[in-house]
Amino acid sequence: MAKAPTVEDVARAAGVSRQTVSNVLNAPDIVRGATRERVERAIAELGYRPHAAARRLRTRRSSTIGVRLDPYLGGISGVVLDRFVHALTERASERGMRIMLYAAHTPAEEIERMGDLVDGGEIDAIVLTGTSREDTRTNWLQERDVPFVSFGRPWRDDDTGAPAHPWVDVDGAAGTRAATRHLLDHAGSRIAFLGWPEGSGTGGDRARGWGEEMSRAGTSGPRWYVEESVGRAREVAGAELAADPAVDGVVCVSDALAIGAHLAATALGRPELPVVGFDNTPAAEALGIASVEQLPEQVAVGVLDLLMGPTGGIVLRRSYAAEAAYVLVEPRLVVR
Amino acid sequence: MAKAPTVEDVARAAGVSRQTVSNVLNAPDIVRGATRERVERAIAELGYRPHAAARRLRTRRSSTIGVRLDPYLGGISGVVLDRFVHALTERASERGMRIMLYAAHTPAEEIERMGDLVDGGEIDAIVLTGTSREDTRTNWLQERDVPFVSFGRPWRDDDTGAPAHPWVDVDGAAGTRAATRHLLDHAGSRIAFLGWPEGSGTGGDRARGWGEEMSRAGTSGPRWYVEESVGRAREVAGAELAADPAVDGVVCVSDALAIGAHLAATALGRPELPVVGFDNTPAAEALGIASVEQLPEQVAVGVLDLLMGPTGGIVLRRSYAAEAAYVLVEPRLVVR
DNA sequence: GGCAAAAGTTTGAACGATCAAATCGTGCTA
DNA sequence: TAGCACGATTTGATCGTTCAAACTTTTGCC
Repeated sequence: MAKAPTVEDVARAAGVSRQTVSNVLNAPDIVRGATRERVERAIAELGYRPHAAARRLRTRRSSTIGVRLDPYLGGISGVVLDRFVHALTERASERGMRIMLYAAHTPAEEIERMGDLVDGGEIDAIVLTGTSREDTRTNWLQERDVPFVSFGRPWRDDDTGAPAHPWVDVDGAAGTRAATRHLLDHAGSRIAFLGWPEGSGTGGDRARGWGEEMSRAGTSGPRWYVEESVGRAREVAGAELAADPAVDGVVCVSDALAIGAHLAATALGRPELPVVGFDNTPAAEALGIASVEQLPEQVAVGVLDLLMGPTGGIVLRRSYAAEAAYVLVEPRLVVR
Repeated sequence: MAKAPTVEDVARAAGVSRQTVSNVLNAPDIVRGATRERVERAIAELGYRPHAAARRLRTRRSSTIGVRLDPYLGGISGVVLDRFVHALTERASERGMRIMLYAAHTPAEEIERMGDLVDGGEIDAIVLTGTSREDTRTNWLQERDVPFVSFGRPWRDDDTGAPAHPWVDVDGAAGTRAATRHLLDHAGSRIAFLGWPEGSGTGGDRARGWGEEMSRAGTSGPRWYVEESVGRAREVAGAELAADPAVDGVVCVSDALAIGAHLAATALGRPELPVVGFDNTPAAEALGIASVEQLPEQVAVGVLDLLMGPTGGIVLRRSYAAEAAYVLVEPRLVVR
């Protein structure tokens, strides 16, 4: 295989200088039409492609975004993150950006890795996932002035009025509101909520949506608690449903719990009890259980908009303190 | 934020030359102990990290592996690929390698993308997924002498004796053999196989395992065909089970079909009919359906071994024609 | 036609690392 | 003690691109 051509080779072939070739690539509008065509022909003929490393070295930009991939823990909900990464890869590609993955098992290790990647010039920006209220990572990123957006709100006091940093998230409350309304319309007035134990921001948000919609309808229903597990959900929902047979439907904080509730209802001879899950995982789809779809596609678009501006092709370095923004994606109820 | 230190800064601080610092990083054994310690101290104090782009430019190596992420199509089986990417990211990280994702919708577009990434020096090697018998990508990669390994065998005439290129795959036949044996031991002698229509290499491989184990046991069972869909599997399995109630268990080519079969059996009043799926997806786990686990972790290890040698830290450029190798991972039956 | 301003193009330097070759020491042998 | 070999370290060149500034050509206007 012959050595790859450089700008110099292209320049010689087109009878122009290095810089003009570079301009054709990076600022076509400042090159005269005739010249540009000549250069473009030479590029095509030689099959020239710019060498990314040289460009990065000079411009100090990598056009690459880092994303941490959590260790796979099994279970149902990892799917949303995977779909998000898929979507992000596609959307980033359309904007001339690349996605680099990294792995870490602890926040400290993640900070170490981010440091390597950022200082090494491998990535321009980071997409954080799984943010929590006290997140050492966000502080570190802000201190270092590294552009980043999180999938998941900061969970501080006023995330929408004065966000601690740019974020994108799915409006969990809106999702459960829609789910609750659907059940109120089609199933009956006594709708239960099967949620996680207190303490999770996401879980609280989703519970709130159910509560709001129930109050608005002037009715009420029981709220049950269980940790994220199909088996445990089946036990708890089974016991509660047996004790409270008047329940007309169940809104669940996740598909795993929804599956547990569905199995419990089936075992109690009520296979048609309406149950709505959250995340629209393949498992819920397979069982024909309705679910709230997170629309990871739109989350990905939101992330890139915040990082690069609505149309931009490069990562913007903005002052976080000054103007942090957010995108709240409205989820969609998938009825089955 | 102060400018990042370079080798020059470290050299000055340690009272040595650029190259010595470089040697401490890349060939510590040729530097005298005392010198090395002095340099290491300076590196730590300054918080120096090598600039990847400069290194890449000079060494023409990126220590990065490209992986295509298929557009997310929903359904159940995409999970295996995601788990593989997770595992690959972690294992690669341990060997000082990074993973870069790219997106493409057609083979032609994928070749275009691979060209960009390889010629641009972004990646040293590629991991292909979803190989087929006539794969334009593998030919292109071999012509260009780009190191690559596929997850999925080449499906040529003699994949194990004379592989067309390095590959890693899961031994589907071994998986269904184990599943079949398990059902023969615990359920009865009439075990059905619910598989895809003819034509798929993977599907054929898995069907073979069932067939072999049935012959070995001197028994036989019906083979049913249906495309990859929970709903369709439910219909087909339901009809067949009703027509042939003597069936003692069903081995399925995928979890989606297994779920369909399980639902059909339940609807026929036989919820305990043993069914085994393939891929061990969260959906099967949630329903308590046994499944053959692909062990994507081991596939990832196999891929890296083939690319870099069992312990190596850099991608090996070998002659494919001369010595192509393969790794066949033995899957594991997860009983539930 | 002349001249200033604007547009287009070229040249030298720099990004930060490693390679290749030269240099410097040190210990050993004759 | 001169000579030599070998290990440790330094020096100069280079990877391919873009930036900044200098230079050349075209345009616009009187």
